[in-house]
Amino acid sequence: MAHSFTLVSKSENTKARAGKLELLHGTVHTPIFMPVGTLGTVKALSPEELKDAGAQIILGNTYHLYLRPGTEVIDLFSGLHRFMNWDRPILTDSGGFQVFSLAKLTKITEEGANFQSHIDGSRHLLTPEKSVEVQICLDSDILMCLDQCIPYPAEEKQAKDALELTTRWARRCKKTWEEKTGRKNALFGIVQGGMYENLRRQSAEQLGEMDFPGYALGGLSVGEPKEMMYDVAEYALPLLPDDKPKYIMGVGTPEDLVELTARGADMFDCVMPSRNARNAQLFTPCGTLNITNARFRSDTGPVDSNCNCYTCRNYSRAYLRHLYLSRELLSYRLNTIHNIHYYLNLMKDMREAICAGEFEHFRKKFHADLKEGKNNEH
RNA sequence: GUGGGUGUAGCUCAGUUGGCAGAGCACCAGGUUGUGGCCCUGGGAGUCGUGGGUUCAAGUCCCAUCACUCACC
Repeated sequence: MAHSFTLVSKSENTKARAGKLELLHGTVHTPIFMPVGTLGTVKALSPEELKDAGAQIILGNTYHLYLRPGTEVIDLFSGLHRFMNWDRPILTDSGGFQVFSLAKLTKITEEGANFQSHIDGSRHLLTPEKSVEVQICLDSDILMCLDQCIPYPAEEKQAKDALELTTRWARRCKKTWEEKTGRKNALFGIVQGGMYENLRRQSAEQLGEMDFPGYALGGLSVGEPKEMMYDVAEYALPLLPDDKPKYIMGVGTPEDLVELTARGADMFDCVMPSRNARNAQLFTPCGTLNITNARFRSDTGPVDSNCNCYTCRNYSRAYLRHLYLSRELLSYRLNTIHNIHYYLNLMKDMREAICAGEFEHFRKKFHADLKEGKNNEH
């Protein structure tokens, strides 16, 4: 098999774990954060800059790439890797969440998701088979099953119906994946069930029987309170097989990454570091800072004096503020380099702490630094 | 020189029969969780060109004046 997951180390008093995920295009050391490259690019960054920031694997989107440029174009390059010049692993989202969050006039049926494109209004039917076929065309290292994501709050009946449909769709995804790839690429199942423990259990059991190479928790970070998200992760992550990678989709803040790693999550993705970089918010161990703040006007120091990213090694807060206020393109690039570096470095620190048996200490220090930073307001 | 137009927030401009001074942008401060380089929330900010007059009350009506601008001499 072209993919495997090996546990390397486990934290003693938390559920945090470090692992090694072998994939078609290389090895990923977990816990890991995957920068989001929706349209075949992590916005503002070249693949070289991504690698410099420490990216081991990135995320692409079936929904977006299917609509534009379309599979005919990707086929010319035998997949997304060569199209975008990225030779490390890629995970692709199935399109389920995008149909939920972006498309208009969506109609979910047993067959699939009938939706209207957010680009040109054209209608499309995304079936589980179609989603997997597109992801095979992209030659993703990790394919995700098509799932139905529901809003928060949702009635139990709605959550139950959605998870059961997600299970039936997962069977169809698995069948297509086995027939068309011979299990060469990895396919992950997605646990749904809203904020209901019994439903999460039902979903995890049904998907667990299908023996996927990995599992994800979907339907989180859709507007629920933070504590609720932690609670769901707390009871749902142990429901997933421990010998498989566990991925929490669409999460989160640096604090979320630490807290969810402590609860046993191995993989994350989130638009936050890249989108917020383009919106002037920069991450540091002492909390976020808004580079537009007037107090940085004459600040000759770097964003974070302990950060060794390209941006912090070469540019001042005053310059980054100026670039942002001037709407200069370099602003997006330098800010994104820093935020992605910060996120990936945080994951690396956690990994090393787990392997050194010091994760609890790391976690305490992380929260203390954050609290102190907020008190000092940088 | 003659006739007309315009002067209100940093900018562009609304402002009703005279009744608490407004908007957009900009600026300032928050937010942003499987991405539309967006979007959302809040805030500070004005001697209404200037000086008189009428009126209980004037950005608004009257007189004078200044600046800018257009047309014609």
